[in-house]
This record gives sequence, structure tokens and C-alpha cells, in this order.
Amino acid sequence: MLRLSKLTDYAVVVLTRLDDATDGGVLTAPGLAGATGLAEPTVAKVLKILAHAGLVEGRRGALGGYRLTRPLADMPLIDVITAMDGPIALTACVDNSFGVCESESTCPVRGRWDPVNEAIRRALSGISIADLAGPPAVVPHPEPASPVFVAG
Amino acid sequence: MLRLSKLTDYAVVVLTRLDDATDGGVLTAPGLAGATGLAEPTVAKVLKILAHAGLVEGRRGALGGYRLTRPLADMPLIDVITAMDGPIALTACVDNSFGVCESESTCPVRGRWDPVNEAIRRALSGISIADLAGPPAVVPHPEPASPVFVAG
DNA sequence: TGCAATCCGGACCTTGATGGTCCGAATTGC
DNA sequence: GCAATTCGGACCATCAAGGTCCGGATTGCA
Repeated sequence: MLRLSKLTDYAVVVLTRLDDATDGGVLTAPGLAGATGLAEPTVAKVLKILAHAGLVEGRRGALGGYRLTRPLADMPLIDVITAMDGPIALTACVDNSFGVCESESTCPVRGRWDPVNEAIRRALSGISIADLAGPPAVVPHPEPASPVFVAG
Repeated sequence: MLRLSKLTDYAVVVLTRLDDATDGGVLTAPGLAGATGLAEPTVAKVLKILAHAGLVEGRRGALGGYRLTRPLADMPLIDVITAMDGPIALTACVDNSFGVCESESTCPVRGRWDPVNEAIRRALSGISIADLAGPPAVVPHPEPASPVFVAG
């Protein structure tokens, strides 16, 4: 399905929420859970991963919480995806691990996925989280009569 | 991981192999399995899906087999991915299914993934299977000194 | 100094999709 | 009529993702 994990989706939601109160203030995991409507342990898990990647900063103790390390406009989407889902690699045989593919000797596309990965990586680098949050996103109900579906 | 399924990878391999003998001749599933080194039922499954998508054409009976419906240069990669993995949609809440997201009312990125999907779709549309097969792919061993264990 | 709030790091389990296999039915050429 | 082959579906095993939970460490406050 060429889908990225739900955690990545949650991460974007959490980051945008975190941006709303980044004026020096921090937000706690339960607070973010309440603001986003997501389960508290899930939000905590997302925040931990994001903190590990350096996208957010956690402060322990009472009055602790999380805050952004940089504005969302300076945070390309690919950073979040890489943090949550790992590096962009459509196929396993594209990295430097040799010898793991049993049909290596007969594989005609060996190493040929690189430009594809590069194309996607480039497409994703030009989009920031701020672009996703965009203008105070109040998407008007997109006309339920029209069959809008994003087929490839 | 933003990965596509192995079946898609197999499909590209099978298609390129099929291109080698598309001069009017057809290739059987067992024949392709032998040529690619993949398991026979797996190849058959891939071919069935590709045939259903119209990318290859199957002919039954004795002397039957599969053949390409068009040259690989006219077959964009996105067609194969769509056939094998379904339509490109990074997140579930991007399609027309409304009301399935429990945090729909509070989600700040609602409908914001569309440009991302579009960017990826555009990046993938510009690459054909022929580009992946590329020049008679004999990738020069990039690591001659590394422990090369050819598993197969 | 003790207590409460909060993050941190990991283990754990469930669920769903994926990968892979197999079988019977239909079709075609000899 | 027979053999070869695709077609269509069902079936099962495996694995990663999604989600939950717990103990420990850190910080601020009374």
C-alpha cells in the first residue's frame, strides 16, 4: 500500500498540537493526549521516539513536559518519517547488505531502486510539517456527493 | 518503513525477465520461476495479479504462457505499484471515508496529506520499468573485498 | 527531607497484513 | 480425448505494527 505507519501520522498531529503552545510553555503527554484525542500511552510512545530523534525535547520532573526544538517550518516531513518509520528504502535489497537476496545473481534490477528512493526522498524533503498543518486547517466538508478518491 | 511489498519487487523482476523474450513468444510461469530464481507459486501469483491489472496477458492451454501487453518503457512504475500494492495513500484518513477517524474533530492535519501523496505519485510517474531494468544491469560488485557469500 | 508529578526505557501481548502454498476448474493445442 | 497450462479462489504461517503496561530516574515543591 506504500503506506507509512500510523505512528507517523500521530507524530504529525502531536507536533502540530505542540506548536500551538510552544511559547516557552511545555505540554505534558497526558495533556497532548487530551488535546489530540489519542490514547495516552500512544502519545507517550510517539513523544519518546520524537525525543530520541531530537525533534522534541523532554523535561522531567514536576512541571515537566515536551517542547519543540525548532519551529515546524524548519522541520521537513522526511525527518519525521525517518524518525518514526526508519530510513526511506522501498526494498530491502537497496541498502548495502549484500548476500541476503537468494536470487542475487539473477536479479536484473539489482541496485536499480536507488533513483526511486531518491525521487521520493526529494519529494518529501520539500514539505515541512508547517505545510501539513498549513492554514488553520478547517477543511470544509468536501461535498459528499462527489466521489473523491485519490487513486494512483 | 515506507516500504512497498515484496510482491511488487518480484513483479518488477518478472516483468523485466518477461521483456527479454517478448518477441512474440510467451513464457510460462515455471519458466519465469526458473529464470528469476523465485518460487514457482509466487511467480504465478504475481503474474495473476499483473494479468488482472492488464500489464501482462495470459494465454491458457498447451503452449500457453504470459506476455507483456506493452513495452516496459511505456509502463510507469506507479502502475505496477498500484497493481500490486493498491492505490498510493500514505494515510488512511486521506481517502473519502469520513467518520472513521475518532479524532476527526480535533485533527489539525485533516486532508493535508493529499499534497504529499500527489508529490510521491508524480515522482513515481516519471519512472518506467525500463528505467529500472536500465542498461543490461550488470552491477559491478561494489564491495569486492567484503565477505561475499552468494546465498543461492 | 519527603512527596508528588513527570519523563525514560524497556518488555509484553494482540491484531492484522503479508508472504507463500495448494487445489480444483476452465481453456487450448495436439 | 488427452495433456499442458492458466485462472480463480481458499488456506495457513509468519512477522511487523499497534498498543499497553510497569519499574526506575529526575525534578520541583511543601
